[in-house]
Amino acid sequence: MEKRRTQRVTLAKVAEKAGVAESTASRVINGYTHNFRVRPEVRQRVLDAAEELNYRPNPMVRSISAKKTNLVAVVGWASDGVNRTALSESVRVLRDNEKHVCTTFLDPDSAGHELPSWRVDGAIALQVRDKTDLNELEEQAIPYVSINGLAGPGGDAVNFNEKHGMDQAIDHLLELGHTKIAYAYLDQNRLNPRGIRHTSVEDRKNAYESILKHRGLKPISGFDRLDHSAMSFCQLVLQKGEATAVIAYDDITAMYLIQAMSTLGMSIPRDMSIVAFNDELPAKMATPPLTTIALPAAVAGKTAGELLTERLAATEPIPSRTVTLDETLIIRQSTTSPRITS
Amino acid sequence: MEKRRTQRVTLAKVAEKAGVAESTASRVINGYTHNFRVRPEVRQRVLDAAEELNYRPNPMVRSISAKKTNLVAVVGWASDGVNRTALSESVRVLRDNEKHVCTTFLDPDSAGHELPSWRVDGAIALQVRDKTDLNELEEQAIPYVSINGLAGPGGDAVNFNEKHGMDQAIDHLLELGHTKIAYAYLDQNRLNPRGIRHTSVEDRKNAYESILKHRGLKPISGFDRLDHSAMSFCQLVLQKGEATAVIAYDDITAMYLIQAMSTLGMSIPRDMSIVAFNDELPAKMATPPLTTIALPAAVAGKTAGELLTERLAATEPIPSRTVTLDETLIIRQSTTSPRITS
DNA sequence: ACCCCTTACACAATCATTTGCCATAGAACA
DNA sequence: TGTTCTATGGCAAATGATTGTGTAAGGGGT
Repeated sequence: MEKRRTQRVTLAKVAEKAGVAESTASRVINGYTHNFRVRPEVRQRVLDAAEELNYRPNPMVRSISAKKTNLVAVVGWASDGVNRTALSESVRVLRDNEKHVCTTFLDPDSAGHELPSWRVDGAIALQVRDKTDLNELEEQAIPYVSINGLAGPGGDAVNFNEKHGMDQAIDHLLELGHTKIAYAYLDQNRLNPRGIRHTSVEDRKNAYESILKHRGLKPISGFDRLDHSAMSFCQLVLQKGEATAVIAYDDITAMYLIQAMSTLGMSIPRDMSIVAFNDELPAKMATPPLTTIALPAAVAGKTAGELLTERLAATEPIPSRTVTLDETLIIRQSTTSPRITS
Repeated sequence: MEKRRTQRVTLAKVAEKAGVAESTASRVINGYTHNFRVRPEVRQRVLDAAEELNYRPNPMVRSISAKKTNLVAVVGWASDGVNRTALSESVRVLRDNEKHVCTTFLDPDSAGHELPSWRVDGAIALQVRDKTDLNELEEQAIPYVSINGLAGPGGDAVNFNEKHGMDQAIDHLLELGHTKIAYAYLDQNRLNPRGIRHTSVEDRKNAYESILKHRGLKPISGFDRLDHSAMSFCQLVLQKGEATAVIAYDDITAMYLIQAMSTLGMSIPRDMSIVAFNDELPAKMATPPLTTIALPAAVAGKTAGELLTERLAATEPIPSRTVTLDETLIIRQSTTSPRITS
C-alpha cells in the first residue's frame, strides 16, 4: 500500500537480471549495431528480462542527449468538429511515424499560442489568423504545420478551398432555380470564450459576396451583419429580403435557423432551402437532413501530420508549403426548387 | 535559415550573462533558501538575465532527479461531449495547480487503456468498465481518478447518478400524464470504432426498467433491443407499443428519432414526447428544443482534477473515494401532455 | 589584529541513458 | 601453441539541472 514503494525499473535492473552489462542491455534494447554484435541467446535474455520487469526507458533522460523530445505541441483552439477531426487525424499520423509522439493538450480558454514549457520538436497550429502568433515558433525554429490558418517561412499550411465550396453551394442553388440567396452567420451562437471568430468566418462571407457579384446577382443585404439572433435574421433578412434560399455559415447556424423558421411557421425546404457548411454530426441528424458543404477534415489532418513528419525528419530547411483541399457538396434534403410565388 | 542554429538557452548561459556561478543562478531561480542567501542586487541580475534570454529550465532534466514528471495521462476515450467537457475541465484544474501539467493525448482508435511510454505521475481514466483496464495503474501505484467509470483501491471515481436522472425524467413524464413510456437506445448510431458501448448505456437501461417496475408500470417491450434503426424503432416499438412518450439514451438518439418520426408524419411533442439525456449541444438546437437530463460534466471534470491534484500532492496513501453527482432535468419543448385519444 | 558573518564561488555527486573506445575472455583457426 | 576473431564487459564522457559541502573574499565589530 505504501505509495512510492514500487521503484521504477531502470536499465540497470534489467541488465542485472539478464546478467549482462548495462551498456550491452542498452545496445540490445535499442538495436544498436555500430561496432556491436550479440549472440541471439544473450539478446533474448535481455529482451526477456526487460519484458518481465516491464521496463520502459525513461524518455526524459533519453531526450537530454538526443536533443529532441519527440513531443509535438498543439497551439490554437480546436473549436469545432472540423478542427477536432483534423487534429485527431494528425495525431494518429504522427504517432504512427514517430514512436513516442505525444501532443500537449491545450484547453480552449488558455492563451492559445504560447508554447508549453516543455520543449517540443514541432507543432500543429490550429486556425492561426495572425502571423505574430507564430513568432515563438519561428524564432525557435520549431517546425510546424498550420491547419486552417496562416504559415510563415518556417512552416507549412493546410487549408480548405472555401471559395470552391461556396461556388458549389451557389451553383447547386442556382440550378434549383434560386436567385435570391442569402448568407447567414450568427455571431451570438459561437461559443468561443475569448471572443475570437473562427478563421473561415471572413473567408466564407467574402466568397459569398464575390461569387454572387461575379454571376451578376445581388447579395441579400444584411449578410455582413453578425449581430442577429436566428429569429431576427429570419424576419429582418430572409423574409424582408425575400430570399428563397440561405447558405448557413455552418451546420450549427443552420440548425438555429431551422428552429427559428419552425417557430415562424416556415417549412424546410418548402419555404426555404438551406445549404450548410462543415458536415459535422448535426448535419446528418437534423430534420430535414442538411444539404451541406463537407470539409475534408480527416484528409487535412492526415496531410498536416505527414508534412510535419517530413519536417521533423529533415536535416536541412524545407521551404514553406501550402496545401489547399477542395470541399464537396453533399446533397441531402434541406434544398429544393423555390416555390412558385403566385 | 539553418535549422538547429538556435541553441537552447541553458542555465550556464544565464549564469554567465549574470556573472554568477551556475549553482547560484539555479538557487536564485528556484528560490532556494536552505543555507543560501543573495544580495537583492545579484538576485535581480540573475532574474534579468533569465528574462532577457527567455530561459526555460528543461523539465526533462529536472524530472530525472525529482523522480516525477508532472505529466498526467488520459486513458480511455472521450467519446462524447460530456466526456470531452469533463476532461477539458480536469485539465484546466490540473494545470492551475501544478505548474507544468500536460496530458498525453489519446485518439479514439488507440488501444485505450495502455499507458504512454512516458512515465506519468497520475492519470485521468475515462469510462472504465472493466477493472482489468486499471491493472497497469494499480500495479505501478500511479494515482488516478476515474470519470464515469470504475475505480480500484488506488484511485477515485467521479460518477453521475443515472438512477436519479432517470427518476426525474420519468417523474416529469408521469406528471404530464404519460403512462406508456418507452426507452430508446440505438446501437447503430454510436460511432465508437472499437464496438465498445458507452458506460452509461447499461446504467440507464437498467434504471428505466427498475424505476418503472417500482411504480407499477410496464416498460415498453423492445427497450432492451439495441439493433433497431430509428425508423424501425418508431414503428415496431413506439407505435406498436402505443407509447406516448420516449426517453432517449442521449440527445443524438433523440434527434434520430425525431428525424424518423418526422418522416412518419408524427409531430413532436404533439404525437410523442421526448426526454433526452446529456444536454450536449444538439439538445438546444434541435427542433423542437429538447427536454433533457443534463449531466454536470464540468463539475465532474473539476472534481476529478481536484481529487487527482490531492493524490499527486499526498505523501501517504489515500483510500479510494467515490463522488456521485446528481443530474438535473431541463424542461424545453419536446415534452407535453399526451393527446387524448378519442 | 583577530574573529565572525555575510555572500557567493567551486567542486562534486546524482539522476538514467546513450555511445565511443579499449580491454579481455573464450573460441576458433592455422 | 600461438594467432585472430568475436562477443562482451568495463569505463568514461556527456546531457542539464539540483543540491550539499567546503571555502574564500570582503566588510564590520571589538
